[in-house]
Formats: sequence, structure tokens, C-alpha cells
Amino acid sequence: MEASVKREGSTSPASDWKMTVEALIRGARDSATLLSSLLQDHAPGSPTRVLTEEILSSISKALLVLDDCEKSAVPRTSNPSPPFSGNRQNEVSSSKRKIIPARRVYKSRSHPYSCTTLTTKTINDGYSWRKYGQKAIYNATFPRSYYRCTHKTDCGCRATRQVQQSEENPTMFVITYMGEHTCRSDPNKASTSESYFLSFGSGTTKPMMLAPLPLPKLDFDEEVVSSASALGSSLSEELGLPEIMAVEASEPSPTLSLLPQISFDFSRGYLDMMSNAEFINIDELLKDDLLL
DNA sequence: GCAATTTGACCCCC
DNA sequence: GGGGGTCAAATTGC
Repeated sequence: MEASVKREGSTSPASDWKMTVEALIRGARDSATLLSSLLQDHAPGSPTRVLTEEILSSISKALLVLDDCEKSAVPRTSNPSPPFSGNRQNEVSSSKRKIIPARRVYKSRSHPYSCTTLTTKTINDGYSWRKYGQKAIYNATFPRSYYRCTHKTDCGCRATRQVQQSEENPTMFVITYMGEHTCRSDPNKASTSESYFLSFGSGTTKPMMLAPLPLPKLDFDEEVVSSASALGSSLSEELGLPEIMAVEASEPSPTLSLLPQISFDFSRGYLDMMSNAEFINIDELLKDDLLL
């Protein structure tokens, strides 16, 4: 299904992304907070419906923007040129670099998916990371740091993450995860969340798709406000009125934060919602109230 | 001494 | 051509 709403005017990809993140943050955070409080005394009725619709609306708006961004980025794919074109000078020197290797192996930047998280500090996600770079970003106040999994060398794990201080709120950090962990993660940390996944897939979406992810396992002592992702998804076909599924993903944890937490992984097509308010049976909620 | 971080250069892609 | 992601030598910390 094609998205029926077009963005107004023409904006830059950076602007699109900013709009998206802002929409996700506002919609998801506010709605989740309200929803969480309401669910403590849950009685089937309109409030849950309104809130759920609000969440969906926010997500849909963000997705529309992401969809356009994704479309504009599509043509870059198919034919990667060889990693080295071969005509550069190899003898370049500087005060720090005296010898430049004959050639460098440069890997593709493409990743099967990504996940962006806004958090009050850099999160302990259960994986060990090694910093491999830092860059000043054009029109950005704060530099961006680049990390890769420490198991890259021994396990060939290709997961990376980028950390950058938020422009709007310097106390927050925007953390972007890219690539899947192919190394073994800490099983203790990997299973400490109470999670539900709302899938924006079709009715034929299999439960397998809703399993807890290779996404970062967040440290719930921290306030993770939102996250979003927008790569490699065919979700644009389903933006009209997403069908919702919900599934309980793991055992409850006593270490959850007091705030409801929502994360999105659009490339895999689901919304991850966490709360310590009580077990939220979203599945029944939705069955009673609306979409199912 | 080893491992992690820093930092300038290299390279890809728009 | 330039922004941004990655590499890898140099530096720093334990």
C-alpha cells in the first residue's frame, strides 16, 4: 500500500531525519507515558483506543517521512565498485603518518538495519564496544564517536554504533546501532527486559519476526526515551493502516526504570514497548478495543 | 607490555 | 568536491 500523504515542500535528508526523530520522540514518549498510567487501572474502553491511535498516528507520520527518505536513498544500492580504485598516491606523508600502506581494504557501509536510541547517557547494552573513530560533523555542535564490537577481530562481528550528543538537548545522547551482532552476547543482560513487540507487519507476520532482536539490550536503569530505525524495510507498503500484533517477549525484570520505554525497529517491522507499571497485555487490549 | 583511545588520512558515495 | 565512515599508527592508561 502506498503512503497517501506527501511531505510539504522539499527538505534535506537531514531535516527529514530530524523531523522523524522528533515525531517519534514526542508521539511515543507522551503517548506511552499516558498509556502506561492508564493501564494500571485498565478497563476496556475508549481511552486506550485513543492512546493507541495516537501512538499509531505518531509512528505513521514518522514513517511517512522515513519512507520518503528511504526512497530517495534507494538508487545507491546495487553495484558497489571495487574497494579500491587504484589511482591514488601511496606516498602521502604527514607529521603523523610516515608510511601509507599500498592499499586499504575498505568495507561497505551498508547495513541490514539500524536502530537509533536517544538516551540520557551512553547506555550499557550488554555488548562490549571499542572506539575506532571520532568525527566532527558538519553543522553539528558535537562530534560523533564511532564504536565497533570488540569481537570484530575474533568473531567477525560487524556490529557498530555511533554516539553523538543531542543538538537540542546536550544532556542526551543519540546512539545509532548498525549491523547485527554475530558474536555471542551476554545472556544475562540479553534477557533482562520485560518486553512486548507491536508488529507493523501484515496479518501473515510470523511470531519469529517478533522475537527479541539482535538489537541492543538496553540497561533499564537509564531513561531511554525513544528509538527509531528506517533502513531496509518494505514497510512503506503497509503504511496506510498498520495491523498490530503483540507478543510477550521475555520475563519481567525488577530493574526496569520507572518510565515507560518504547523503541522502534522499522527495518524489522515492530515497536518494542516496555513498562514496569505491570504486565501490559497489549494483545488483549487491542483485541478488546480496536484493531484485531 | 598490552589494550584501549586518539586522531589524521583514506575512501565511499551523494 | 565534500561530508561522513573507517583505517591504522601514535598515544595514553592500566
